[in-house]
Amino acid sequence: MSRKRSLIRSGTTVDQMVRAIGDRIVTGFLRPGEKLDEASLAARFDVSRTPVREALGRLSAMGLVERRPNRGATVAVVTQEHLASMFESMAELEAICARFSAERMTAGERRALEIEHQASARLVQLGAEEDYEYYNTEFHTRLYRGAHSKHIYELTVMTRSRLAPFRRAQFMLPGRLTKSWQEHNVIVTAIMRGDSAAAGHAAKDHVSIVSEASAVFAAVDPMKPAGSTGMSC
Amino acid sequence: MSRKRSLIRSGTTVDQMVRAIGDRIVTGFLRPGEKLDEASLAARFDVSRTPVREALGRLSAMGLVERRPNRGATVAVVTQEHLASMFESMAELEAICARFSAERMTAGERRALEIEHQASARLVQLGAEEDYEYYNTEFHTRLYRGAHSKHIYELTVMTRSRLAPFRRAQFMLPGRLTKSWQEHNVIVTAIMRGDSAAAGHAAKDHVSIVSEASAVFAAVDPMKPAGSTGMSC
DNA sequence: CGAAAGGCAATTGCATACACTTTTTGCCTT
DNA sequence: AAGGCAAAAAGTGTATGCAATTGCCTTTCG
Repeated sequence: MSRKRSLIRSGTTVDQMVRAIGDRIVTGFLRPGEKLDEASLAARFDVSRTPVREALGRLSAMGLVERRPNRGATVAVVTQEHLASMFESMAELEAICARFSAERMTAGERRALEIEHQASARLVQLGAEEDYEYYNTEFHTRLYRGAHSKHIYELTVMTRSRLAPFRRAQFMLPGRLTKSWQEHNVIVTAIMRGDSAAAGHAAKDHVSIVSEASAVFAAVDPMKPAGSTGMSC
Repeated sequence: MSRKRSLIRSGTTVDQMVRAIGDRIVTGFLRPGEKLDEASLAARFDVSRTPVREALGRLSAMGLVERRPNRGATVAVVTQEHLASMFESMAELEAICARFSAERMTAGERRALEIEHQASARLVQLGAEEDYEYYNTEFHTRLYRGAHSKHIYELTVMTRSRLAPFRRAQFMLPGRLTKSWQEHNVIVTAIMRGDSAAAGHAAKDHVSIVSEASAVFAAVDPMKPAGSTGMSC
């Protein structure tokens, strides 16, 4: 077998497979319910079945694929109900993080949060959706970290990654950027004055709104085909 | 290689390995930080390295073992800090479940919860710790299910399983059985009258108390050797 | 003509062999 | 004697082959 791997460099082979397959699921290139044949995937990426199997195992633990013994793996099918459940959980988790952040963030963390938040106002004015989405992720990550609770952090990040495929659409709604910033502003203000209850409620509402936005989008188009994102492949 | 497996029947080979290794970690037979050599484990259970590797992967996802690329797997070391973080998360998660249960449980679920809870009073009187622990698990599971949110359920069960090794000790404290029942009683009462806020607070307090009890125990003896449970081996 | 049983192809699960990385050990130099 | 380098040993990562299970298709019997 060829010794040199093609273009998907970095990390162990399994890591590459996890990223490669995971990306294709998250971007919708592989559709929910689609069968994931080990041999085909192995051939597709020019590796043996072993790393593919391990990658499928990890993706299964991440909730992106479903696996049944002796019956192979399929891209996880997320029902509207389960999706709602995940967003609901996300809202609760973010609320917890916001509460804890309001109570526990160091002076430095508060300052960094505030500064980045204020800086992001420019992105809203410019309507720079791409950049704002990046900032948005950073903002939430700061919240998760600020809770100073490793396990809460893990649970939250895990849930967020599972929701990733369904959140991309949120900023396509008109005016969402501005509203998002305003909602963030409420959260930041509450955290800065150490009002954990207010921070919690604000964070919960924020996610709930995102949830509704995504639900609207999902209702129209349960899982868009793909290619639209111009993924490498 | 021998075709017949020794006495650890049921499920695929990987499942058996997960159970076998996981049990040894949870019971303390394998100590935190201990190296888990793939070849040795494979030899020990008379299987090849392949299922052992997959089992280690799953246990890693469960948080019971830690894995570093090219450096093998070790039994996860849980710091006092991380442990506190997990209990804290558990308290929050149980609070959410209790709140949702108060709002969403069907009449049937409420009845079943109440009946089982009342029945368990006998176990307290008898001081039947083993049986009470079983009931206790059932009680909490009912709470998790009653929330009618699949994802919350998953997060909660996952967290509980990670805490399993540290909870066994809680009922060794004198009078803990009675107090536990009384705390459950507060939760049940709140749920029965649909008072979600009260149910949430009661559940949170309940876990916090368990946390403290375990912390006391853990402080004295971070991780007891083993054998004491007489695990099959 | 339909249904059930048996066989065949396809795919997963496990075992083993090989390659690459890390760690240890022993020898040589300073 | 101590430190460093190199080679071997140990252990993980990947590839490949074989066994076992599943699902489908065919065949046969009611």
